[in-house]
Formats: sequence, C-alpha cells, structure tokens
Amino acid sequence: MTTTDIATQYTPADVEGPVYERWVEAGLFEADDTSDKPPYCIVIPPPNVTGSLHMGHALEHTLMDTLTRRRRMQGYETLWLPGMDHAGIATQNVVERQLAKTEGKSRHDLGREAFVAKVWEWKESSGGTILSQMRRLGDGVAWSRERFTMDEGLSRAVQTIFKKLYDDGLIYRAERIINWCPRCLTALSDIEVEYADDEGELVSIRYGDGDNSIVVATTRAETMLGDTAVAVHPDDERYTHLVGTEVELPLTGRRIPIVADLHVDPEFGTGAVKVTPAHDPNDFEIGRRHGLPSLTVLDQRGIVTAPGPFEGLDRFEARPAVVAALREEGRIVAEKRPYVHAVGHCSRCETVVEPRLSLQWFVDTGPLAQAAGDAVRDGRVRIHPESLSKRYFDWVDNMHDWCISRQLWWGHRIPVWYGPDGEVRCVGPDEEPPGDGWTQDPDVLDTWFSSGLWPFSTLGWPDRTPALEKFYPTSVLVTGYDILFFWVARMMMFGLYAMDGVPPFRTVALHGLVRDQFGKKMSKSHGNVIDPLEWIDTYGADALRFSLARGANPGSDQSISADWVQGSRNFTNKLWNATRFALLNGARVGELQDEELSTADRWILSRLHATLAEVDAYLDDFQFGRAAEALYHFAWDEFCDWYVELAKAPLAAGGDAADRTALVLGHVLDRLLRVLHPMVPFVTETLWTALTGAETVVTAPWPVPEDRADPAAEAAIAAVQAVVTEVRRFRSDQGLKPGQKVAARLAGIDGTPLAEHEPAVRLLTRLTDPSPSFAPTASLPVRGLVVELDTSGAIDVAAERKRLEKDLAAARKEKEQAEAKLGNAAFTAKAPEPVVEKIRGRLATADADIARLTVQLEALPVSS
RNA sequence: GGGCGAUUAGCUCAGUGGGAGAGCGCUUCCUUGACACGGAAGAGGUCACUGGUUCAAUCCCAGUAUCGCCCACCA
Repeated sequence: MTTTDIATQYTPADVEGPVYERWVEAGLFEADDTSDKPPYCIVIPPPNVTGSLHMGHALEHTLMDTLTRRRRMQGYETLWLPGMDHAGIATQNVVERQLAKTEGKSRHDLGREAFVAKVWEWKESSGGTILSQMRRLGDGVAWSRERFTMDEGLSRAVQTIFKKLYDDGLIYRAERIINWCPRCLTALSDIEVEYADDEGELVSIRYGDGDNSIVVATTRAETMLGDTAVAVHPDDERYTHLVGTEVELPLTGRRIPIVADLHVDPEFGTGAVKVTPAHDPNDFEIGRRHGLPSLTVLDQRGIVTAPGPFEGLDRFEARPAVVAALREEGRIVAEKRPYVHAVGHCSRCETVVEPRLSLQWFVDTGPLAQAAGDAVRDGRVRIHPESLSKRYFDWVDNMHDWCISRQLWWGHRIPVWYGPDGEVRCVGPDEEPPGDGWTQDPDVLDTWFSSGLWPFSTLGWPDRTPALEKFYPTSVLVTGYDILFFWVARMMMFGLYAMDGVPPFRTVALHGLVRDQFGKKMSKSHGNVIDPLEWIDTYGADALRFSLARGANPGSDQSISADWVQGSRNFTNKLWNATRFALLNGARVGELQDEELSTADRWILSRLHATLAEVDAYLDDFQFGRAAEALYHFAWDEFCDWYVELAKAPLAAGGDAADRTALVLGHVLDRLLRVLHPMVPFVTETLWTALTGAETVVTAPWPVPEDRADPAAEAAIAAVQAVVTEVRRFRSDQGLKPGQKVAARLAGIDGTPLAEHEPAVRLLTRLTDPSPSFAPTASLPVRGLVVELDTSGAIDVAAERKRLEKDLAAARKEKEQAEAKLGNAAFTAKAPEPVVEKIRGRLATADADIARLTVQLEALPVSS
C-alpha cells in the first residue's frame, strides 16, 4: 500500500485471506519448545469433529487469540494449540445416519471394524470443517501441533491413565443403575442427562386387598411389573402394622414385602412407595438395603420383557395399558394428569432416559474430586470471575462416581481383556494384549475421558517431551461457564492425578453465552442462530471479533446483533481513514523532540499512554469489554475527533510544525495499532505495516506505557474543547450553516494557554478574523474569554433566549443543590474534605454561570 | 426443594457510597481536502418496588415482585 492509492474504505475481504496465509507460511504462530522466553500456553477447547463454527466459538476464539497475540508481542514463547474432539456419540450418530441414507445399512450390517473404518473415512473427508473456518476468524494457532483425541499419541495417553487408575483401584466395574438411552443404546454419565419439566401422570394404585392393602403413587405405572417391595417410612404409624407383611402385587400374582426405609417421605402422596430396584436409582438403593431381588422388566430399547399381556409393548404404550388393566380391577384410587415433573433426556437425542441396571465401568471420583476442589481452594488454580467458583465447588464436592463405559464403537476401547476362566486383565499401552481365548471389553470410553487429558496429552504425555516440560501447566483455560462441570472439573482431576499434583492450568477464564439481539439464547428451534461466517463476509473478521470482545464481560452473557457488528466495522474503517489521513500527511514513526511538542501533542500523548496503561490492566484481568471500550473511545473520540482535527492547522502550516505533527501522528498510530492488534489483527496488520514499513505487527513489541501524563495539557485542551463546543452550539442554535464563515473576535485570549490554539479553534468553528467593519451581534463568554461574533445581521433572539434560559435553570438547580449540601452541618462535618471542596467548587461555578447567563439574557435585544 | 444472577435511556448493556454512561435507534443541520461505514448540535432515565444503615444510596443491608440460569434420587 502506498500513500497515493489508499481507498477511502477498508475492504476486509481483500486483505484477510492473503494476510492469514502469509502469517501461517511465515510460521508466526508456531512455538519453540527450547526457547528461553517465558512460556504462555492455551490449549483450545477441542471442538467436535462434527462441528462447525458457531458464535460461541467465535467469541471463545477471539478471546484466546487476543490473549495469545498480546503475550507473543510481550515476548512470551506462545503456544495456542489447536485440535478436535472425536465426540463419540455425536460422530457415530452422524455416520450411522449417513450410512442408512446412502447404503441403507446399519452399523451392525458392516460390523465393528468396517464401521470404525467408515467413521475414519468420514472424518478425513467431511470432518473438521471448523478448522478452515478458524482461519477465516484469524485464529493464530500452531497448526503444526494440531491434535485429535483419537490420534495415536492421545490414545496412548488414554490407555496409560486408564491403566494407572485401574491399578490404583480408582477404576472399577460394577452393576449399577445407570442412565441409559434406549435410542443410542448406551450408558450415559449423569451430566449427559438433561432434565426437563414434562407432563406425565401420577397414579395411585392399591396393592393387596382389604386390611392387608396399601396405596402407592407412581409416575411410571408400567414398572410395577418389576416391583419387588413396597416401602414406607419407619415412623409412619399408618403403616406400622403392615411392615414385615406381604401384599399381592396386582396383575402378576406375586407377593411382595412391605419394608420400612428412611428414604421414604411420609408427606408425599400416600407415604408408600413401590420399589422397582432394576429401574430406579432410589429403589435400587432401597433394594440393596433390604436384600430385595431386582427384576428387570424392560429391555435395552425400553420394551417390556415381563411375560404376560404387556410383553413386547414399548414403555410408553405399556404405561396406559397397565393403568387400564388396573382400572379394570378397580385398583386405581386416584389419577393426577397432567402431572408435571422433571424427566431426564439424552443430551444427544432427547430420548427419555431409562434408568437401567447394568454392568458398567466407573471412575471412583472421591480422591480425584477432592484434589480438584483443593487446587482451587488453596489458590493454585484461580477461577475467573471468582463468583463462579461456588458452582465449581458445588459440583466437585458432591460428585458421584463417573460412569465411563459407552456401548458405542467410535471411541477409545476399554483396555481390559477377559480370560477364558473369568480372569480380568487391564493392558497398558506398551504391553502385548493377551493371546488366544481372551476377548477385549467391547465398550469404549466416554468422550470426556479423553478430553480430560487434553492439556497434557496434546503436549506429548505420557512422555516427558520438551513441549510438556516447556508448556505444562498451561497458562489459562478459556471456556464457557456452561462447560465447567463437563470438562474443567475432569481436566482438573486427571491433570492433578497424572502430573503429580500439578494442575493443568493456572487460571480458568470463563466467558458467557452469545445471545441474539433480544437477549434470547440462540437455538435452531427459535430460528435465531446466526452464522459467524456470514458476518465475516459482510463486515470482516475484525468487526466480528471486535464486537465480541467489546461485549465480553467475564462470566456473563452478551447479546449481539448485526447493528453492533456494523458499528465495529465502522470502527475498523475509522482506523483505516485515520491512518490514511496520517500517511497522506507524511506521518512516520521516529524520535519525538519532547521540547518542541505543542499542547495538543502533549495532550494526545498523555491520553494515549494513560489508555495503554488502562488497557493493560483490563486485559490482565480478562476484562475484554472494558479494554475494547477504552480503545474505541480513545481512537475515535480523542484521537480522530480532536487530535486529528487540531493537527490540521500545523500540518497546513508546513515546516517544522508539520514535521513535528507528522511524528506525533505516527507515534500515536504506531502504539494504537499495536495495542489493537490482538483484537483486530487484520486491519492493524495492514495499516501498521504501511505506517512502519515493517514485515508484520504479529511479532512487534507490545507498546509499553510511557510516563507522559500532562495534566496541564489536558486542562488546556479541555478548554479548547469547551470553547469550540460552545461556539458550535451557538451556531447550531442560530441555524448558521456549518460551512458558513462568521467573523469573530476572541476577546481576552491573549496571554492564556488558549492563545496557542486560536488558529485551531477558528478552523474548527469556521470563525474568520474580524474585518475593519466588524460589528459583533452576539457574545459568548466561555472559559474566561468572550467570543464576539458578527453574524452580519439579526440573530434569532428567541432561540438564543431559550438556550440561555435552559442553561440558567440548570445552573440555578445546581446552585440550589450545592447550597443545600453545604448548609447541612452534618455534611460539612463528616464528609471528607475533598468532597466538600468539590461541592464548594460546584457552587462557585454555578454562581458564575448564573451571573454570566443573566448578563447575556439582559443584553439580548427585545425580540421582535 | 436448594443455589446463583439480573432488574439503569426506545433496544442491548457498562458502571460507581458524593454531579446518571456507552453502542445502536431517534430529532435537526451538513457531499467542510481522512472517513456519509462520516461530521456537528440535540432530545431521552424517580437507576424494579418497600424499608433500613449513612452527613450522603442507583451503588451497602433486609424484604417484595418479575425474569433468567444452575443444581437436586420425593415416587
């Protein structure tokens, strides 16, 4: 880009692609394990291999990229490590659907090996679209280190930690009630179940007859076929006489005992509970306590297996059928319908989850969760914002054992083999699997099992690789608060366990959800999902990124709309044009001659370096929104609106003044573009390289705030702004066209700090020098001087009177309030002196304003 | 049933124990030599409600209301 061919508008589409490719080709995002620089590492929360970029990714990646790019500029050895998750159920579902559609086959038709090969094939051809989309966003990740949870290395990590946990007795196999999805045909962990208030029914059923009968209430009538007891509270006197007796279970002819158990709430329903140990977690526990048999009456698809009239019915068909049969026998005592209660659904397919007695593998989370909680409690890991750590503790301190086996084919197969005589052997990664007669466990591991290893498996663990030595523990984990339990807690448990008590990251920075323009959650069913790529196409990646960064307040959700992104696009264009102006006026980066700087120069430098310091503090604290806001206002309101305007006079004057100004423009833009680069990488790369002639801003040093605080210059420019604004206000009120020149005298300006800026003030307000025939028709007292204007004709007295009266009323109100405060003895006695002084100053200002406005009003000619 | 958060301008949201802020939208004017993706000047709010603490409350405390989120094995 040369100074003569800069378009008046920034077109992101022209530069983003080539710029990104150049960065990657130059290896700017790659990391050196052997470097002496301090490490800074972020591992990407691995997106699902089936996924595509959504607004949440765009936010998360913007934040991670901002952090990483800044640290790189600050001289850290930075590694932002990319990769993907194999996403067990999700991916298997996708490929199964495709297989059914294209070949009309199920995975069973293919067989395990062929199906898994098919999934790999799918992964290579269709998986990972998100990776190319990340390039559009500008993600500065180390592509050479891309990882996949099913990679050989990561699989080895999985096997290693499984073996270690197994040997330590922290992994066990047991028959338990687990969450079962009758559609996916696999076990689910507790957090893969989503509860929703569904409309069901509460049916009260009489078991037994006459004196020897008891009424139970249930929402799941069909499971009564598997009842093996009725339970009541031990202290419930209504039933004391029945405890220890048996009742006949309707429809089955079986006799079941009535037991006393503390779990029963006497206040609820009839105070008597049917007990179905094979199909309800609570009943399972009751059954264990009382030595009851477990009777499975539903198969893995939720179809009734109990012999009899209901056999073969789906659980939802069986329910009304059972109720109807009971009603026929006169056993239905009460029915409440609809009865709204929480029902668990499969988080993948929304099928109602079936609690099911099943032999599965579990992680004993006790000691692991304890350690995960302690690491945060003792400050080794910081959760940001701190307010969300309570959620974390609630979770890790009450964690149930984790069901890790899944009846799927796509995933890490459980490394356990069963021998011909019932032997069980867990096989480590470097061991040969046992030979003939042995079979491997058919199940695979929960996807989150491998995700939990991500911060160190991606760095080479279990080997002590240079990467692991250099970058573990990672610096910060950036993720949404919604994934705190799924992922963060698991990484903490595994990281501490595998890495000898060293946590996987020092800080967890949690962001919120991205919502639509009305604050609604984006969802397919609402039809309000926005594709980030569309906005990248329309407004540019920088605009999207800046919008998301600007809206990012730690741990809280944000709304985003096209208007908002458009505003950010306008901002990038503003940067473009400000730089364009500077380059057209010879701006360059060089040594400033401090003693020659004008007040305006010293003012903008004071403001610039204050802003740089402010931004550093915000970014150190993950306050992206505030950092972006501070830069936006500095760049637009201070630099563009005032400094650039004030610079026009010295630039037009030429000579030393112009030269000095060009250096200041260069100085400010150089810092501004560098500090903005992490958030808006593309436009800053383009502009900064044009300004400096350097290769790239990616590896430019981070601008360090200098001590250029200059209160005097700030006060002087504030005065200039006040005078200019007052004149503009008068002109606007008077209906004077913005371009119309008005002769004026700035009476009393000589000898004040404002004198230096008279040309600028005149330029900004279109005031010309008084002619010999100068005859002022209006005078504006402001900041100790009086601007006398010759509007060459009568002024709009009514408009002026209205304006003055409004200001006068405001000044009087101010005076009144100040006097009331100062008249309060308690206030003057107890309030800190600076506060009292401030109020006194406010009173003085109000008094002066009243005097001035009164004089002005009196001086107005009587309106015609 | 617990826990957490929110309630500030038309909309979306910052914010602070001492004069209410931003972006967008709105009104008026302006193709001014960087930018109309722009410039200038404006309008607009009992900071949800009720009490309390304080010299002083939008901010701290208590309660109320509404909304949202998370957790939970009451059938």
